[in-house]
Amino acid sequence: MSGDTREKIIKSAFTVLSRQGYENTSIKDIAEEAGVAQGLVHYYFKSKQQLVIAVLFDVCKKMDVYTAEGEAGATAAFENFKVLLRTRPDAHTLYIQLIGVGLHDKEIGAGIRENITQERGRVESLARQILAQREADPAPARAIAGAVWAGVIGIMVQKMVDPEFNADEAVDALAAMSLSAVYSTNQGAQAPA
Amino acid sequence: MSGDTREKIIKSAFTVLSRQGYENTSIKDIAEEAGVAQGLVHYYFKSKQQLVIAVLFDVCKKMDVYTAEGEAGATAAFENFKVLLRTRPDAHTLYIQLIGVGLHDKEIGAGIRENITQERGRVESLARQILAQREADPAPARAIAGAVWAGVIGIMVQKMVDPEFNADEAVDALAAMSLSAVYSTNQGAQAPA
DNA sequence: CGCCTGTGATTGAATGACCAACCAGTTTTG
DNA sequence: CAAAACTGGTTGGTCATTCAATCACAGGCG
Repeated sequence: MSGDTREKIIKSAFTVLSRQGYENTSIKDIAEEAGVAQGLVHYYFKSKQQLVIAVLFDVCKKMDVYTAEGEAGATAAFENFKVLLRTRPDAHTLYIQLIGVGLHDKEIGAGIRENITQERGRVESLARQILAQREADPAPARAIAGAVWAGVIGIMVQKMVDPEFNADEAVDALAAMSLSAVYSTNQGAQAPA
Repeated sequence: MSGDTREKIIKSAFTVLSRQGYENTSIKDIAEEAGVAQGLVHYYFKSKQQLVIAVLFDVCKKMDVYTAEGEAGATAAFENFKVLLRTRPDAHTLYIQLIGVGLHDKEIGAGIRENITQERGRVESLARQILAQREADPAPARAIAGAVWAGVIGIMVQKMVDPEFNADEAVDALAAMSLSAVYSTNQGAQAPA
């Protein structure tokens, strides 16, 4: 029954963390939510950070968005993202919070950095496919991925900070900007100083 | 000498908060950095949150980016942003962190929400000017502003999380996407459900 | 079959540290 | 001399982590 308990602690940690926030969540809270003794949490996780990282990986699974390849895949991903924004605010809330915490916590920061790099990589390969479909120069794929993934993070942030924010239209605008423009003239791309 | 001390506490709070992070910063740390007694901090600020909000407003001043109007203003703003990313990582680090904290702290959340709404408003009015210059439909200005400001936040996040991230090319891509495309075909903008 | 024993799971209390907020009192200033 | 600025110790609480002690349950052995 070992793996079971471990899993239960992770789930409970997710529940409590996304409800109360990182700095208002104690190991005791998590143990109570899971219905186990406080000490057991440290039996499975060396430290609070280790537990939070396990939760982070769990959260990332909940936010996968890629279901197809090429231009259709991109369109689908944007649509999936719109759905996630409506259905998983708890996961997004926690994710944004851990970004902040990770800026000053080495372990959590490494987890976040890995995740962001990986996600941007997926966007980049999607961008590369689209540019190939259109027989365009694939060079700007990396930069586009940086901007598009930035848009995704930023829309997430705005939606979580302000529920009134019209995320759907922002996602549509981001999709249109990234899909229709594709950099007709090759402006930009010079690095000053 | 009152306003002077108050200012000094805010500056010191900024220094310590951006260095150590919100949950690793105590009033005592801030008082020490400012060279005043612990109690004085609470003399000027009712609570830790009130102090942090004062710091937040101070930080926002450091990140103003708008120097001109219309299309030239937008280009300039993107360039200014690139410079800020290089010169004020401390302010950005703190800002991102407070976004996370604000998700579960009413007072700080209200400050962040106000700031984001206001910034997006400025982007929107810039977008509206550009669409007018091009004699295009001004309707999508709000959605574009949401996506562009999202890009700004997201690039900030990626740069702070990972110093290796090429922010310049991402900003250039975002600028190109938002300035050159401007939504030729009117796809998107339908709200499902 | 009943007993024993070793191991991993689990408990809850103890530890040592820290913190925000408060306040009684002192110094400075106008 | 009063009000404002300032001090630093106290309070009541919380926290992550540790640990000695139990529990459940396995298989081995008589």
